[in-house]
Amino acid sequence: MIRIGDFSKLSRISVKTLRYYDEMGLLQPVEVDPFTGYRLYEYSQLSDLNRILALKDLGFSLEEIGRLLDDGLSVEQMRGMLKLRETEARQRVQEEAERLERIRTRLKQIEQEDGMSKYDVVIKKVEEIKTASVRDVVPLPSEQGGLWGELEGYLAMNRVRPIGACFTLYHDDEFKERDWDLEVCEPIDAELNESKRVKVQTLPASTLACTLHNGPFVTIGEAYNAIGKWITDNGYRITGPCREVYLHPSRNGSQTDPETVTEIQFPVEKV
Amino acid sequence: MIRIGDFSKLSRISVKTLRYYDEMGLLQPVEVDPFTGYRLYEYSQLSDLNRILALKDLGFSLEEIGRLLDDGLSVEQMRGMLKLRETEARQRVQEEAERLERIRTRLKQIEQEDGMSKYDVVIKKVEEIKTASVRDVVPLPSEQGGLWGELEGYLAMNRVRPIGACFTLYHDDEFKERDWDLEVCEPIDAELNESKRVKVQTLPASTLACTLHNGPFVTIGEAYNAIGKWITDNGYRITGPCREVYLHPSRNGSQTDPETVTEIQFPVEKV
DNA sequence: CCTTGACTCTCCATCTACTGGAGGGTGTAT
DNA sequence: ATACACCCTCCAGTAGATGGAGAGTCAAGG
Repeated sequence: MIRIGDFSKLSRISVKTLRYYDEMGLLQPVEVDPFTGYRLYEYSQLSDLNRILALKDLGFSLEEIGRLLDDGLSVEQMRGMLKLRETEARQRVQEEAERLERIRTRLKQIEQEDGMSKYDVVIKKVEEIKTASVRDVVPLPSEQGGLWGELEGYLAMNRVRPIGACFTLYHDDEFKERDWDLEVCEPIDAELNESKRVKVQTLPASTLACTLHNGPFVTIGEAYNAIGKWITDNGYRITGPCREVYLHPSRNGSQTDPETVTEIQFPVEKV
Repeated sequence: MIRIGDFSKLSRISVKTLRYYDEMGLLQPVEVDPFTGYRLYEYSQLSDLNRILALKDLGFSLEEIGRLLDDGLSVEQMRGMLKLRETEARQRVQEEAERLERIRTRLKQIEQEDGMSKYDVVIKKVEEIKTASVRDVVPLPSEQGGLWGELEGYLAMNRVRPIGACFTLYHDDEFKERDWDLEVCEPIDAELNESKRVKVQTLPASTLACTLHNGPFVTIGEAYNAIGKWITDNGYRITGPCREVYLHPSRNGSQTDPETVTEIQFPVEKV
């Protein structure tokens, strides 16, 4: 029987932590002096502690460890929990590796361009979105006003209100001088019948590389350049049509309204 | 100017979090209604928030982000901080990868042997230890009693007390039938002169794979088997002599005392 | 004009796995 | 007797939010 200080020295676990484990019911001393409250451990409890540390090392929380120890850890149960831990750990490895890559890219960017970009790109995961949309080919993106008119009209007629910021999908893979295949979308909640021009569809949940453009439309090209560079530099690949989300639409579709805020989103996946 | 709920929808950041960032001084609304307390944001603040998210993504804490934004983030400063983040991220990637490997090994072990080993192996990092020791070749490990006698005698004579559990270093690389090169050690704190037989040295800080053997010495072989298998299975390599630490020594050196607790430590490194 | 329901506010508690400190009692060697 | 190392409990704090209680605000519909 040894006191907590000695137990701490032998196990290299701090006295504070041992007391905490006692409180949690993870590792209780075999005896507590009723007068002084001193905790008294057996040497053999060092093994119990070691088991706790090993489980912690595998990624279990203290609570899980407690349950494992109490339930006498059946092999099948253990296997199931380890499987879970495995997926979790794999995910974290990947996340951290991606973060590392982003840091390195950023560093390279600073060294090369000696400064910081105006545009910050972040990865966001979004859920699926149900939309009403009108798709057509127009000569230039600035001439999509007609499509919006059609869409808004149809929604108003059916008394359906959008539930979020509207956006345009750009379906062309490459840059085009003229004739853009685009689709204007409004996110909706309600049931809505389709018409010849207005389709109702649900965009799948996806991972998006996003950046914000804060200023008139005429300069939005810079944002596209920045996000395009970011995507290739960080080892992502574009997997679908770009979304241009009008977080703060310009007044009457003006191309030069400096107050507009637009988010550019590219569905991506890690190569 | 929009209210927090709309700002939250546009940015996909929860209202709670926005209020928290306000409180932290990271992103304060341009205006707060003096009567209602309502927070009012500008659309352009969506960009500020995006910058915050991007920095968070690189691994900065909210406090650091706050300082970065306040100080106007000089490029040089930014570079330094990113370098730091880079090493940190690299370390975390490695840690998580190692944890993943440990989980996989454990799973494999369960599948193959259909059960769990009695021995849990954990990696510990320890600091350097100053020791007094006697090294010699003895026929069998069980005959190291004489060396302990010499060492204890010398320490007693010099009025030096050990400051932790004593241990034996096994210097042979391979298993031997007879003639073991071993060194009995006591960790000490005080200054001590060496003698012909007693050396004073400092073992370097190192990473150790450890397991505990709880029972008589005669069965300690199982523990060696378990830890040996663990080390190769988890992709480590032994980098120095094994330490056998007597956390609870047997009474009068008995080989069959069932109360003894011994820790086996192998200095290792990741291959 | 009143009600309803959606928003918003502040303040407090909770999570993890500890760590630090205050204030006070114990045990042992000199 | 005294010094000093130990030990105890209780409280607070960490990062980055999240959840809830209780109360005030706002716009639309009847």
